[in-house]
Amino acid sequence: MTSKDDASLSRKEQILDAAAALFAEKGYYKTTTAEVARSVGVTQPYVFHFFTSKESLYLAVLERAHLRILDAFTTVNAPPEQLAERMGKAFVELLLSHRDEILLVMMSYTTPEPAVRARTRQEFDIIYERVKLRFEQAGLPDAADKASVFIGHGLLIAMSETLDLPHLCRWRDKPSTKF
Amino acid sequence: MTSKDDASLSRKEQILDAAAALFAEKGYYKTTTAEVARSVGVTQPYVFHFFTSKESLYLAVLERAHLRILDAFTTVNAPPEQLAERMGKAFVELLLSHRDEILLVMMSYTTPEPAVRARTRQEFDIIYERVKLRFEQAGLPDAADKASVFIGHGLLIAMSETLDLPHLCRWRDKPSTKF
DNA sequence: CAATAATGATTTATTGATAAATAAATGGAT
DNA sequence: ATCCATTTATTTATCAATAAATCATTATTG
Repeated sequence: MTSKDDASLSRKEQILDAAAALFAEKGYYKTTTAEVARSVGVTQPYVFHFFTSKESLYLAVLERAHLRILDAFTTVNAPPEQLAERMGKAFVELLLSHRDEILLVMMSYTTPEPAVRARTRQEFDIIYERVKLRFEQAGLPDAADKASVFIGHGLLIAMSETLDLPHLCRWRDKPSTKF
Repeated sequence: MTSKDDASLSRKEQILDAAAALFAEKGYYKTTTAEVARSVGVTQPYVFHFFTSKESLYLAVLERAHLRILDAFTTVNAPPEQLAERMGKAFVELLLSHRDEILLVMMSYTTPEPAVRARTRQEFDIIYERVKLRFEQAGLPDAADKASVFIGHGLLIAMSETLDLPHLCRWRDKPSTKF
């Protein structure tokens, strides 16, 4: 059930999965289309049968991850005083279930490829607005500020995971009071 | 006074400055040593007269920026209830005076080059510990948590600057209540 | 039912570009 | 004539991307 090269997945999905893992680990420039192909067990040119370019492959991975995050935040339902905490928990759960994709999203803002920047910009804007809206609708004061802090915390988690500096933030021990 | 290709600077310093600007704008992989050279007005191989590799050039830039940040946080002096705010202000001032370097540091955690990761890891650890220590010495409760939030906010600022999404955090308007 | 055509999946082979790094040469100032 | 700054010329490697060939499977016809 650990979703490893499942034969039930379409080639395209397998490629997306492998790409997510590699891009998250090594970043856009250091992962080659050949590696993605090898990781799936196909040849490099075959990747281009499904995606017109390396960039479009990356964007496809990003899109999937973005939708997952947005969905998680939208789905959460909780009373106002627990909302932020529950949304934080949803984020952490996503981090545990789809680590690669989440870290990829949180790191994408540093990828200077214009198309990637543009998409990341747009997606973070959407996520921020969604978080803010939820806080507003719950009647929380300073919703915009709370949304900012929320995302800042997400970035911190991503950094501490990426650099393996767990003591920078301890969401692992007490998953309650955070966020 | 805007420190542009000052002839009074040594070639090595000029190269460091140009590299900082380019690395911050285009990231490690997309900036070439040839561009750095051209930006200074020398030839590409000459860069290797000062730095043994592209990587060591990047690390040198990173080191300089790291020291600047650390120094800024160490220098700030304020009563406990204003400490975080003043340190935040110091960070923002640094962002205004040395934008390239600061953004570079805040983005470096996503550069998968092993040596860069290791250094970034080490430097963020040092910065975090310094911030935490200052909060502790000021007698502030939950110093570790406050240090985390502080750095999270720094990351958010870097992202909102990089993606040009100013409304994600408004440190530009009211520089007081933040941090 | 066998032979064959057509279709889709996938591979082999190749190209063209870019960039880091090295080595050797030049030129001017002591 | 030597030393430092700097350049020209070249090497080597890596990748994304394309084109053409092959293999397998299903559908079609005689």
